[in-house]
Amino acid sequence: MFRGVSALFVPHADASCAPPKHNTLGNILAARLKELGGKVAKWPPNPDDVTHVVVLENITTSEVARALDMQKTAPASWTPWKRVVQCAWMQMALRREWQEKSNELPDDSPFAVSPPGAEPAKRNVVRGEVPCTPPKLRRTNQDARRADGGAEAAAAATAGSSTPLPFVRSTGEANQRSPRWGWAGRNDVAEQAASHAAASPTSLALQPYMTASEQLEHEQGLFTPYDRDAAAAAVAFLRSFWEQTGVGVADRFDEAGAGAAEAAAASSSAPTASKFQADDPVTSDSDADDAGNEASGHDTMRWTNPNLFVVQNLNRLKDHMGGDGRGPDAGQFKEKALMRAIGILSRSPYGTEVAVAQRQIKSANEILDKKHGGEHNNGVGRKTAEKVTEILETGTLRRADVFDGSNVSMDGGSAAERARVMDALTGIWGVGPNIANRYFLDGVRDADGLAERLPFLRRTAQQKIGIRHRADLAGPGKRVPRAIADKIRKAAQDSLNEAFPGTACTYLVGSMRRGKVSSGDVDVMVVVDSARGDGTDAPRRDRNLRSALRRVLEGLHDRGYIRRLEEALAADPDVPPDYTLSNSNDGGFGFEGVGRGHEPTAVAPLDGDSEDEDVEEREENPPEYDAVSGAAGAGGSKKEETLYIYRGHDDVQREEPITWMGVAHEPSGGPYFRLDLKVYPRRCVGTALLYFTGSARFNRALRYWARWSPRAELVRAARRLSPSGPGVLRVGLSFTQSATTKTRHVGELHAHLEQPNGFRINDTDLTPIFVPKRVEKEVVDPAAKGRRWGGNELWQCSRTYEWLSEADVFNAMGLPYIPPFLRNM
DNA sequence: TGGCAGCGCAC
DNA sequence: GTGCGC
DNA sequence: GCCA
Repeated sequence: MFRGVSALFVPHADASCAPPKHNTLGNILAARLKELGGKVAKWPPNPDDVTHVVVLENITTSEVARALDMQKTAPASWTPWKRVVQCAWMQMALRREWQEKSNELPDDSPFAVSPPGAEPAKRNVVRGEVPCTPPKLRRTNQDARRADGGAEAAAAATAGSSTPLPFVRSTGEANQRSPRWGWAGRNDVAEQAASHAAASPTSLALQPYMTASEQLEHEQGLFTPYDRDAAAAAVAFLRSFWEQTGVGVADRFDEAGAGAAEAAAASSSAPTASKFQADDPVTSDSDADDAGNEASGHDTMRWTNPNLFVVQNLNRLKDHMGGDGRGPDAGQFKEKALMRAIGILSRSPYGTEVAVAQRQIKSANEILDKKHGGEHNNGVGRKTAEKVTEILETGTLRRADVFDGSNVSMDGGSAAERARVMDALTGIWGVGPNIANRYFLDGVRDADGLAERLPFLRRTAQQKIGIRHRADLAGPGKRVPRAIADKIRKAAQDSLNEAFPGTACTYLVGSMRRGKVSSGDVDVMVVVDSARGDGTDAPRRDRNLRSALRRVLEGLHDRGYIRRLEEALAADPDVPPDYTLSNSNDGGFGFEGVGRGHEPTAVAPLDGDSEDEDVEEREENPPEYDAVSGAAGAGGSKKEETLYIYRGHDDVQREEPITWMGVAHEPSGGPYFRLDLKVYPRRCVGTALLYFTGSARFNRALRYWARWSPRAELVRAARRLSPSGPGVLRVGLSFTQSATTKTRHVGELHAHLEQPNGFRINDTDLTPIFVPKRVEKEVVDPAAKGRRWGGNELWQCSRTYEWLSEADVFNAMGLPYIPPFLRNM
């Protein structure tokens, strides 16, 4: 099939350098193409030798042109390039499934990229008005508990919206893989099917496991097909949830918008001097927010570019909001709200570029919310408008001046000094805004000062490591190039291959997985199939998650990437004695970092002090399938507790993810950088990848949407996972004991469950949440000693599903698969 | 007035 | 319960 | 800070 195919790969991140360097995906595709008999064209390319120009999905036509132009191949010579296609086409052609069923190349017309100037109409509307229902029906706690609250409202909401989102259809490739449920460590597909059929109103297809290497290929993006336009639309949609506006969705995911964002980023973010390398401005994490974020103070700009002037002044304030914490996290939400307002002012019709802006900001009134007499549905309120007025009238923003000025005095010093000190101190790993503020009031002025005083101040393991490596870790310019991250992942995989042959695989996640060429830290995720690989179904105690992490750490140490704790301390002989106290928090691994994660836990009965024995027994004899149990927080609290509704085998032992956060460097001895390792059991590969790949904003938007949006698609998706209806709920209390959350049975509720109307997402599960319709009877176990549920709970189905791929997770929510590089929000 | 994600865990 | 980090 |  690939005879005669000669593909030229045009990557995104480095399209501007010549010859362009492929990223991981490009390399995988190229290698696989060669394997199957195709050719990979070399740079500089000769048009006659190229049959297909393969570009990454998020490349723009102008970037392709630029890349080709770098090779003195003018856009006019696009004609010889017969096919310029998105790499999804190549991915599809290279898929094992495609190879098996066809010996012809797939049709490339849906994947065609057109040359500049010949832009065809897009098939799906991505830009401007992505039809969506703003979360105006977001439930309050009270609403959630109203019996008629959820699904009906959802149906009404959807009926009101004229055009449905391009959500996945009920047929199609991505849809056919479905989550399966079972209990951790079990591989009995028949049993899973039986339990599934018993619990689910609609039967979902079951598939055999993939091998670890198949899994790797699948999840690293090579074999995950997706609909480009649907994915882009879904991203824009979720983005509107991050901003909570529901209007003015991002336009930078279509090609024109991407070009504009690139121009803005290139003009505003000068590369910082770095020990490693500057990030590519095009793929910088925060291109949208950085619009107009350079230091202001150019008075002329007030007149030449008023919109930018306003935005810059607001940005000046925003930069100080995050740390402005009077209560817990107080500043965080102000920062977010201001960011939203800034976003509105940075986009059409205002914009921060003279050439782009269709309207100049003349008064605060015009940008206000409608309810204040302005033009926006929401997002810009009274306070922001007042600030805009002040900027327009006085040419500055006093509240920002307070932070930036040098002659405003505050407790402990001048405001400017405080800002400087806060930046220096919060740059230390383990020191947040509140702690930094405390240090500032104590007279600490920089990281060195903190190091001196450390013995007398609070010191966590993280802070000790952060201070030890303050020169390498602190500051915004410190980036880790992708090559080093790749090496670390490879080293981790190599270390595992010896002890976990075929049952553990590693992923480079975090921003790297989203396609960045460099990152502030390295995130490596390990997935262990501790139950399998040796021909038996039994969980292997010697192959559990902790031993996997230990293995990885030792492998990284043997190869010179990380230090043992004593090595780190020995290398630092001059620090005060108390400073050298060993970490009490290394997770028992003994390396320079903090370890987190405990031994597996289980739902325990009230009587029975030895949980371990119970666990063993339950593993041997799983409870009756449809036994239902739950756990509720102590009653009476005003805060919402979670009532876990268990159906199935959830009260058996479950493997918990293990985390290690530490520092590493190149074996040859470069600067140190932060390294995060997280080991997950196989059953949550999908949710874990989704979580660990981020971006943080993407995650938050997704979770917010999944939990609150009463959209019919979501409700339907939730119902697929968990049926409503009457049931007897075994209820327990969850409580914390030695940093471990345990659950204990305390009684029964006879209740009718309303339909699930949303999801709660974390890194191990995506679980439907419910509104309880009515509770008919409560039976309190006398052994509960008065502890019971409160009536202020969110009801959550706690079945353990198996999320074996990200596609499954998206699919279960009724979303199209969104590839990692589109998750940069 | 409560929510803006949802965790683990040190203190 | 607060603070921090992911 | 903004929204319901």
